[in-house]
Amino acid sequence: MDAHATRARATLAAVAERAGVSRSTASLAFSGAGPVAPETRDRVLEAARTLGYGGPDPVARSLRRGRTGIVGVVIEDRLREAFRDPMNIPMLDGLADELGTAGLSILLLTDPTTAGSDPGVPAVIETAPMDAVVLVGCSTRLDASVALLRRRRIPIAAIEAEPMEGVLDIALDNRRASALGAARMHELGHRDIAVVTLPLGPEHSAGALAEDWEARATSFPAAERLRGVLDVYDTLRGWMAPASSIASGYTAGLSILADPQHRPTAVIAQSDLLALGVIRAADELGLMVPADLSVLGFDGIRTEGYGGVELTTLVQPAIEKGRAAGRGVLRLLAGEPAPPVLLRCTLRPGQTVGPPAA
Amino acid sequence: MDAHATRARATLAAVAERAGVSRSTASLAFSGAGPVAPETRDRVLEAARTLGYGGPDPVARSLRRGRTGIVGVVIEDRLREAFRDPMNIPMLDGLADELGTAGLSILLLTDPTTAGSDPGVPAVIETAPMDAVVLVGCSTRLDASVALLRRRRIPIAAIEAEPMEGVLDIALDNRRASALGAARMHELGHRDIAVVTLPLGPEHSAGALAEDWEARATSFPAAERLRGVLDVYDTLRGWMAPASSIASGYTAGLSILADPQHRPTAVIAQSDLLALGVIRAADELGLMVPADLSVLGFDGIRTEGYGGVELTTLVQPAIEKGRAAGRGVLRLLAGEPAPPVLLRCTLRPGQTVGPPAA
DNA sequence: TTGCAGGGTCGAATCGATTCGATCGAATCG
DNA sequence: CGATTCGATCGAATCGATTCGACCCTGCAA
Repeated sequence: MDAHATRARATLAAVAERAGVSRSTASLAFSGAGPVAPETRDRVLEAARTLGYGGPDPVARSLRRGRTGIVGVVIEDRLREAFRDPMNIPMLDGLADELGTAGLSILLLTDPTTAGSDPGVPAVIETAPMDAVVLVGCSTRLDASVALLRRRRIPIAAIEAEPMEGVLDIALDNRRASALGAARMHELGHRDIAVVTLPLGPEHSAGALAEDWEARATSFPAAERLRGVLDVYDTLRGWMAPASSIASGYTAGLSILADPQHRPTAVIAQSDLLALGVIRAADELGLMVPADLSVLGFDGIRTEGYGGVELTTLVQPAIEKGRAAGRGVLRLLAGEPAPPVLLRCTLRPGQTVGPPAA
Repeated sequence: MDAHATRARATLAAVAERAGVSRSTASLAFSGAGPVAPETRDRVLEAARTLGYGGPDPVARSLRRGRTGIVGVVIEDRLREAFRDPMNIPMLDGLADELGTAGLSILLLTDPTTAGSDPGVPAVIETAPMDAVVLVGCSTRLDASVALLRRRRIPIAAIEAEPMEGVLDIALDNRRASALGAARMHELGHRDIAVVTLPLGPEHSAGALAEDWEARATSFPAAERLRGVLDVYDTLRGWMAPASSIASGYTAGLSILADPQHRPTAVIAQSDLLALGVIRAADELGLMVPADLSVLGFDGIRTEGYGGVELTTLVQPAIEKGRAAGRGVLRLLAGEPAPPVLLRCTLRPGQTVGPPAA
């Protein structure tokens, strides 16, 4: 039924000629913008069918209109890593939801500075056709790309990134929330705590936190969360996990809790997955949570799938992060001013935090 | 430092004029395709900097070159649903990996037929600029869009879809694998089994499998897996889950195992998440797995994060699905023939399947 | 009968690059 | 020294649409 498959792809001009109308009229027949006699429209559509014409070429249309209908989403690291973080999914979903209603789709881009990239070859983030860009969990390494995007007049929104000139900031109160959680711990009487952090730098290695962590940190949320705890506790033991996962938390937990003589009474983890890992380690070492050890998480994932522990944790509005970014981008595209957004986390009491053993 | 931010966005023509060279030379200076005197190049680059030119416009370049560097990935349902399925992540990762090395990025598209879409307004899948398309877990509802893409001469690959003319098929041996698993159950002596299926149709409702399921099924993998079991067991109890999740499996498990007088000795689940849910239900009803009930999964997820049960399951090569699709698309784009791919699942013995109680 | 509104159509300019073929001077070769 | 090649540059065509302003006709009001 696929009609005469001609050699070359048909163009609107060919369709117009075949229908005996001008290109402009043929265009109007397809786009519906402007008056066209029903009979003429039918003739054009008929010609299109005969020629196997698949509708106006999206690229040509984009060039003329100045809009591609594409919003780039730049995600740090590899896709696999990114999707392992349970917070990214609802965020993306909120974003897609908000953009989708405006007819925009999402182009997945990975941070070019992570891959082994030629400095000579321009990164895809700099050459992809996009109307706007959303940076998520991106570090300052992207500065060069951001500058380029700005020169190309492409609106940029950044989720949980260090505020940048000319970039719409969708922030989370990571520091305040962490301080809140830490204060709660302190209030309960904990004096010796440990923090398990997300990867702070680009190297993603595991180990005790170095003295100069702040100077080398590139992950803004991780640094902010750590600062929040330090706002309450001057001294603490820090352990950096190589990723946000149960396995990494487990390893971290084993290290931190190994020495019975020198055990913290509480662990503040920078993600729920890490917290679950720490709990598993505690479990294995025969420690009861929260009687022997309190564990505080961060994120507010639904833990039902993970063994059913009810984590005490700082819940972040993940979907709303995406939604806010989507709405912001839409406003910027419409030429309207878009105010920065600050989202707040809340402490959700669970069954993993209590007073320290006497 | 951003130089004279001129009113209008600068074009290559403006840069060329400013540098005192022709547009063609300016173009060569940027693309590097062709000989340009170093001094000339510098002059062009300098002019670009002065004018705040951000490099060649991707859309214009795409129009001329006939390539966008974008591959659309059509995912059924909403993103949230899609990413909940643990098999989609590694698949996407494999795909991104393979496409990334060729400089292509992924445009996320959702099945337009699911959303409440105007039939008048063309779906984004039909108007997005793309070089190729990968359909994943898509049903025959997409037929119209597929026809359009074909008319636009856009190569299409489909993962686990019903084979279609002109669409590169990346298949999984769902039926054979399921039959294999079922045969193993039969071999062990199970005579009364139940199957928990993935959503078979678009409605995503839960409940006992209807007689006419085959006629109404739109999900090809789910149907194939069910057929595989039916190749071994003529009669069985079927229960359709509304989604691939632990919660759905749990609900299904409770329904299937509720009546002690009429309990199957084994449950074949169409995904590991469903299997884990069934196991949880069995647990709650005081049934030992595999002593009182055998449970077979499908997918081969790493279950460590989910409570540590070692599932007996049919392992599918998820990353390879994505890779194969990626490679296939690349070949099609290069104009080479791309052979269809058939990937095989393997039965991985765990601790959830055994002989029925005597 | 004239004037005017407006539906329908068309021609031409435009979006912003890439690329083919031609040109021209300088260097190389026999 | 003439022929050839090669490097550097340019002009013009091209990619495939959208859209603005102009034009023509018809119908209706004054």
